[in-house]
Amino acid sequence: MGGSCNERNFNDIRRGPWTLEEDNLLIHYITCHGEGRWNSLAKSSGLKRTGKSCRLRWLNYLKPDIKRGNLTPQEQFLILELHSKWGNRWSKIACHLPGRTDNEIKNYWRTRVQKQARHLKIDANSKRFVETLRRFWMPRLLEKVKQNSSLSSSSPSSSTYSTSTSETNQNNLSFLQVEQTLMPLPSSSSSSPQPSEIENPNSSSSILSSDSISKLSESSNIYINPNRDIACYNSSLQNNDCYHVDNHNFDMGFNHLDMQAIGTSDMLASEVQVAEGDWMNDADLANTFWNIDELWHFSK
DNA sequence: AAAGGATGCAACCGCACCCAT
DNA sequence: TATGGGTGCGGTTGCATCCTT
Repeated sequence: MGGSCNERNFNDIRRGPWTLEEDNLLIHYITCHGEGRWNSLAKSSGLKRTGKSCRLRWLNYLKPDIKRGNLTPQEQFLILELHSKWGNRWSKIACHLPGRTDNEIKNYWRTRVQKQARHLKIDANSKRFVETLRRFWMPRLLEKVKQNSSLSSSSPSSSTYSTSTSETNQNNLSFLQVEQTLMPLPSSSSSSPQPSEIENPNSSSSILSSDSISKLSESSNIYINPNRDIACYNSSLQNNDCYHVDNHNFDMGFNHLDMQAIGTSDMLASEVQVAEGDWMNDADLANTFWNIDELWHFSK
């Protein structure tokens, strides 16, 4: 046993952070030979890494079309929407966000979205939280998308982060497809979305139909122009909501006026089925979100 | 300024699936 | 059909950085 070839090989395997030399070696090898067959690639390239490690490093970090930087409001909206539809199917969700990896989306969900859930003391997988996102967070994201759309069209030179037109159109297409698609909810009896339930297109429990989204857009003066490049975020804007969008992290928050508008609107009232006696009221939720945002801004 | 805690992200691990043999 | 290698996915961990006190 001790000192066997296998054991020595195991000990030779490097783990942990990749060095620049390793990255260069992997990039060079894949440039010459292409990706795939990761185990043999790992051996042939001279890297003392497992095939899995090489694959992960390439797909999550080194691949040329990986988009760096923080998620845009549009991308965040897509993530929230698709997660409510598919659950923790990160790779499937990543397919709709060009340049973003499943790992990145998963991290976003765990660090940002679940953080909000913790603040609200709501299970992030619960229907209640999904509804909270839909009522308070997603409309806000839509608004941000619209604002950025205006910004990018009016002052494109202010952008330091932009995507190619084709990529942006692809992103917009995906975004609009989601926007135009019914979004079934997980079964109310389950605290965690089950794929068989949430992927059922015939589900009758949708709380936010395309119609309601259009109502939402109308009520928020939101118009999504599919031909407009809206991937443009480095412009800081300060408005009455004490909000800013830049290429740093973007969290949601709501001021009291927003909450009045959202909380008293009946646009979703007929569609959102709220478990009686089991909810914070809208004002509480609103204040909680608002406070989170406040904390966020002041902590910067 | 320093120490401890919190956060975000890259990387690892285990499992499941697919496919060739 | 059984088996083993290759691959992909989701959950988890470790660590660097940031923040708070």
